[in-house]
Amino acid sequence: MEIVDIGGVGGFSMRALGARLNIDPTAVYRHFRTKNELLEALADRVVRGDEPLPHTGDPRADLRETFAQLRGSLLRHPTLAPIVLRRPPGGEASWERTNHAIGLLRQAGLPDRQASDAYTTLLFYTLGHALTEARHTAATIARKGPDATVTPITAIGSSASRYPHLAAVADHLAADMREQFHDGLTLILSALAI
Amino acid sequence: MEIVDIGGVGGFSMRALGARLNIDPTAVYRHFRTKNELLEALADRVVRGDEPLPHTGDPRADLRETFAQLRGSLLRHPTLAPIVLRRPPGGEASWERTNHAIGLLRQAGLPDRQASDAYTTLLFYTLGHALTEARHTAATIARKGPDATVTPITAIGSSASRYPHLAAVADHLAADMREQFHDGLTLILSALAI
DNA sequence: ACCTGAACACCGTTCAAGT
DNA sequence: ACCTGAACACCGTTCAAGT
Repeated sequence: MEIVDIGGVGGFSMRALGARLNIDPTAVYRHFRTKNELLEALADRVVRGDEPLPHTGDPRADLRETFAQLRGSLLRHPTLAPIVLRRPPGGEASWERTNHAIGLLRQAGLPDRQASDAYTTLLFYTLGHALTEARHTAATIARKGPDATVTPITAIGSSASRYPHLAAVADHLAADMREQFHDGLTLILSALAI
Repeated sequence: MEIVDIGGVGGFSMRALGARLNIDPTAVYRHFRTKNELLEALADRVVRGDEPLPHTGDPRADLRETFAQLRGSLLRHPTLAPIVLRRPPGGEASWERTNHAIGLLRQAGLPDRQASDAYTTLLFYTLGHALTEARHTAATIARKGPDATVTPITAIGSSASRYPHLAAVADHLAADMREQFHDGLTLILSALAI
C-alpha cells in the first residue's frame, strides 16, 4: 500500500515490492497467485476503510456517512480507485458495506426492489464522483509530488464561444467537490423520500 | 479500436498495433507521443459515439437520450471504459456532450449552480453505472470470447446468514441493468423536478 | 514451508540511420 | 516527412534448486 500511495499503481511492480521487503520479487508468488490478485486485496482494504460502519439508528444519517466514508477512503488512495471499480463484486469488505447499506434502505421503509435500485444508484454515484476527484488528485500528485496541495479543478480552458453553456457554469463546475458530493447525495436521498 | 475491442486494453500494445498495420511498431511515435495519448484519443471517440446529439426540443427526453447514448457507447467498448474515466477532462467530444447537456438543464429552467451540480450528478451516475456493467461484460468476453452472450450479473454467492439484507434483495440486484439504469435516471430527474 | 536466481517472453520508448 | 531496426531499461511469471 505504501508503494502504491507514494508512486501510484504505475510505480508498483513485483520487483519494487521485493526491494521494499528485502526479498526476491518472485517470493511474493508464494502468497498471491498474480499481481492482479494482490492489487485486488489492496482494493478491498480501500473499500473497508479505517472507520467502523455507522450505526446511529438514523438511516438517513447512516447512509450519508457510509457513502462519505467510501468516498474518503477512495480519495486517500487515489491511484487505487480505478482498481476498486475494475474488480468484480465479491470482496469481503465490499459485501459488508453493501449489506449494511441495503439494510439501512430497508429500515427506511423501501421495498426490496426499490432498495436494490436505490443502493445501485447511490453506489454508482459515489464511485463515479470519488473516482473523478481521485483522478484529479492523482494527476496533481504525479505532477508535483505526494505533498503538493491539491488545487480545485481548474476552470474550463476552452473557448467560450464554442461551448457557451459550459462557459456559463464553469465557475460552479470548478467549485468544491466535497460540497458537490454532499449536495448530490441530498438530491438522491430526497428523491427516495428518505 | 479493433485490437482493443477484440483483445481488451491488455491485448493492445505498440507491437500489436504495428503488426496489425504491417508497420514497424516504433513508427507510431511519429503520430502519437505516447501509448497513453493514443488510448485517450480512442476514449474520446467512445464519448462521442456514433449517433448525433439529440435535439427534439424536449429537455427531459434529450437528457435521457444523451446519457443513454453515452452508456451505450461505453458498453460497446467495454474495456475502454476505465480509460474514459481515467483521462482528464478536456477531450473534444466530451466537451461537446457536456456543453449540450448543461444547455438542456438550463433550458429546463435550472439556475447555473443547480445545472452544474445536476450535470455532475447525472454524469457520474452514468459513468459509474456503465462502467460496472462494462466491467462485467469485459469479464465475460475475457472468459468466453468476443461472441459470448453476456449473462446477467450472477446472484450473490455468499452465505445468506452473514449478509441477510443482501440476500433479501439479491434477485433485484441481479436484474436487468438497462432497466435499472433508466429507473435511476428517472429518480434523479424527478428530484430535479425536470 | 518458504526463499532464491536464472530464464522466458514480453513491454514502452529512444535514437541513429535510412528512403 | 515518414519508416526501420537495433537497443535500453524495464515488465509478470515459471521453475528448478536450495534451506
